[in-house]
Amino acid sequence: MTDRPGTFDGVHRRNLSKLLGLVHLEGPMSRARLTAATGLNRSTVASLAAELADLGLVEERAPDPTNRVGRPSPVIAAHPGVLAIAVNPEVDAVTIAAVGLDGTIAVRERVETDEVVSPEQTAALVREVVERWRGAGDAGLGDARLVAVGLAVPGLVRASDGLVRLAPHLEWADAPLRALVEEATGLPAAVGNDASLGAIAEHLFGAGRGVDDLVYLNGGASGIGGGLIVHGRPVGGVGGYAGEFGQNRPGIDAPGDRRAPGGVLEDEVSRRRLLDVVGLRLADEPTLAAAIVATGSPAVADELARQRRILGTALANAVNVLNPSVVILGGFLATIAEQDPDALRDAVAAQAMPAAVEELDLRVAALGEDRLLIGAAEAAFADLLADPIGDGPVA
Amino acid sequence: MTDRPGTFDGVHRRNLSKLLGLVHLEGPMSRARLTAATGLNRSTVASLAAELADLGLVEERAPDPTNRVGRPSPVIAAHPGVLAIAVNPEVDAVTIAAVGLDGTIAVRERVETDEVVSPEQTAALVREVVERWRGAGDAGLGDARLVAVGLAVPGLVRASDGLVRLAPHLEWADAPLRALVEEATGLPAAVGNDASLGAIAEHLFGAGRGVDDLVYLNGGASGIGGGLIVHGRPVGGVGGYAGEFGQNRPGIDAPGDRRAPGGVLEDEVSRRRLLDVVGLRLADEPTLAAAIVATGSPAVADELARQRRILGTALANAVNVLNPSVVILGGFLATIAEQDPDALRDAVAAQAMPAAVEELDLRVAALGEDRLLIGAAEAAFADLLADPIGDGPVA
DNA sequence: CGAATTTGTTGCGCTTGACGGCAAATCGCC
DNA sequence: GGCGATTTGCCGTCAAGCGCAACAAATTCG
Repeated sequence: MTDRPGTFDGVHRRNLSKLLGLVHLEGPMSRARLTAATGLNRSTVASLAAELADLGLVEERAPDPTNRVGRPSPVIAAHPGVLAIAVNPEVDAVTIAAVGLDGTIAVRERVETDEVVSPEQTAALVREVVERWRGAGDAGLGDARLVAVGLAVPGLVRASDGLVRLAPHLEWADAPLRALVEEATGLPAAVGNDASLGAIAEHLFGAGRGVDDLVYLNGGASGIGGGLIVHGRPVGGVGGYAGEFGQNRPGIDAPGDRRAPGGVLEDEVSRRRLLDVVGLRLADEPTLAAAIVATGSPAVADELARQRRILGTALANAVNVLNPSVVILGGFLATIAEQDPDALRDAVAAQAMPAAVEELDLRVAALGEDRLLIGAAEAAFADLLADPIGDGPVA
Repeated sequence: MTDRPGTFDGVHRRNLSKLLGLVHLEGPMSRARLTAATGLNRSTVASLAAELADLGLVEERAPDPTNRVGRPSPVIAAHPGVLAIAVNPEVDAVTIAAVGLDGTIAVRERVETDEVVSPEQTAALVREVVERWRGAGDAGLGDARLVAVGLAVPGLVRASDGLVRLAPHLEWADAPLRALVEEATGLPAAVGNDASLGAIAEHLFGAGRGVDDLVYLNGGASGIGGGLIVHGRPVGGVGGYAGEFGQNRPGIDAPGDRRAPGGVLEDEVSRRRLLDVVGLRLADEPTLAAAIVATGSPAVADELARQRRILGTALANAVNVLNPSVVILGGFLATIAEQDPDALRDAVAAQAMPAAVEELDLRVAALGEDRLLIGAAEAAFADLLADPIGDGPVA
């Protein structure tokens, strides 16, 4: 009496999905709140929740002691034993984590690599780490249920089949990453561009919570990537390559601001140039930000202002075209923004349509390092969330 | 046994909407084809079609004589008597049309104006014309059913309440156009930016049919406007101001290409500059195109090439960010494209990500002058299409 | 003119969610 | 500490809507 869709399209499935999505996004909720949030009937919610519990996707816990009149309502929470494996291969290390459906990171491991890893090595590494975790019962993955693997790759990823078209820093080209990982682990895999997944994470859990139209721009060591959320859904484009703001030709009003003739946005607005001007070779983001604050050098201020101007123009262009309610800046772009938020906003306001700027909120990313892992896990969970029983017990 | 939703969310409504949308977009279809297209059961389609016919939204016609075996299937077509009023106020005239749910334009009238019309005058004019049409029974509007009014305005429009924030050429500012028109006509009204509505029209009936991710750019006398379709849905942004490509700061690689320091895209890529270089004061699009072809002047070729370079960069930027499957150019941008399509494509390819360009199709708008009217009608029909019984016979 | 094919038509059954009455659990007040 | 108020869970019933299958109708082909 659980699965069979019965009716054609699956109202039932959609309702299950809605419920699971709610507890996934909003955290544990009482059944009463779920009833209000979904607009469904009490009895329906009860039956749906029971079904999700049967599927092992949620837990029904004792009611929270809320000081209110009336019979307490049991709390529905995402089952902590439902996990996705999130993977982020980078130049110097591969980070692997197990992320719960409840949004918590159960385990995380950063595997440093001497040389740049290949796609095959990455797949093997994931397999190895996951098997080790599974073996170590006390680590908490003993009886866990692994749903899928999500990979955040710094490069161009074709969403449809998980082919990494080009990841310059990893020196990957046309790597069938999804297939490799699926074969190695036996789990379904999803591959996405790191910045796009970061955008999803910020949208769902970070600075963009509850916002349906946003632009996310992340400044990393290797350049500027981004992601869009439109109508509450991530924008991939046909190939899934959308969001490559870093490759845009920047509009530069003051000719003196140009540093890289014929260059793209990430040649002009660049972490490297900031590091150079403060005199650092390598630094993490807080160090860079601290160094910028510490120095009183006018050269630093000038470079900061120059990059801010160009960034402002790029943001203004995006705002004109997309009219988002929020623009989120991450990485060193957040550092630039935080040095003088008003100046950046003024720069955007001066060049974008006033009407679009009125409703615009310029924010700094709220999630830290975990962003990519959470985004990757989200990609891994996507199928399950969209259809909780879909490919489950297919006899 | 027809209306009552019964169940909560309205599968029924969605199915009705799906059916109506199909015959609206694809034209008359046999019931058998509808069955295949929707995936619903024969009996269900029959019942839904009968319900739509009862609502007066579709007609069930005699089967088409198709030379195939089997019992012929009746043809379902959008009812020709269901009309939307489409309005396009411009500087020198207001165009008003009655557009059928079947996509045909039943009547059209262009009212030339001596001076620029005000929003109030526009509303009054619409009322007057509609009443006249209604009176003239033989003109075909005798027993027609007017669903709503859609207005395509050359300016910034706040979609939520139909407020025209700014329409520089009409000299409108903060005009509550939707309210004015609704009061004057007694019909629900929808207001949209002309380019955005053009994008919708091209998406549904023109060069973008069946394409779910596209960018549309239109070059008019007053500048460059555009619209986006993402995930098959028009992108409005929070305020509905999205698509203002013309206000972007262009990326210009060759310093000599700049004509308007500090200017925006539509200052550099401009119809006026083309007219000037071929030596025309006023001309419609075919005349301009002919004049460009006729002249052998290198100055014309140079200007064309310059605008093409800058346009190419702008398109490349859009392609990088949105990775659309199609970019559609209308107005004088189409003229620029058609003079040398390969050159434009090369310009885009040189500056956009190769992967995104691979799947990119650069097209010229397919719909003519009717584009705005069709788009406006579409906006007017939107509610009806989304929910065919929704606000209909509310007792 | 009959076989084959396709599709409309009709009646039935199933799934699923809504609804309403009743019981349970908590709070507040006396 | 008991009682009313309130909220919510639980269960049985009901209805809406779609799928399904059998039959009938309309057309083509041989």
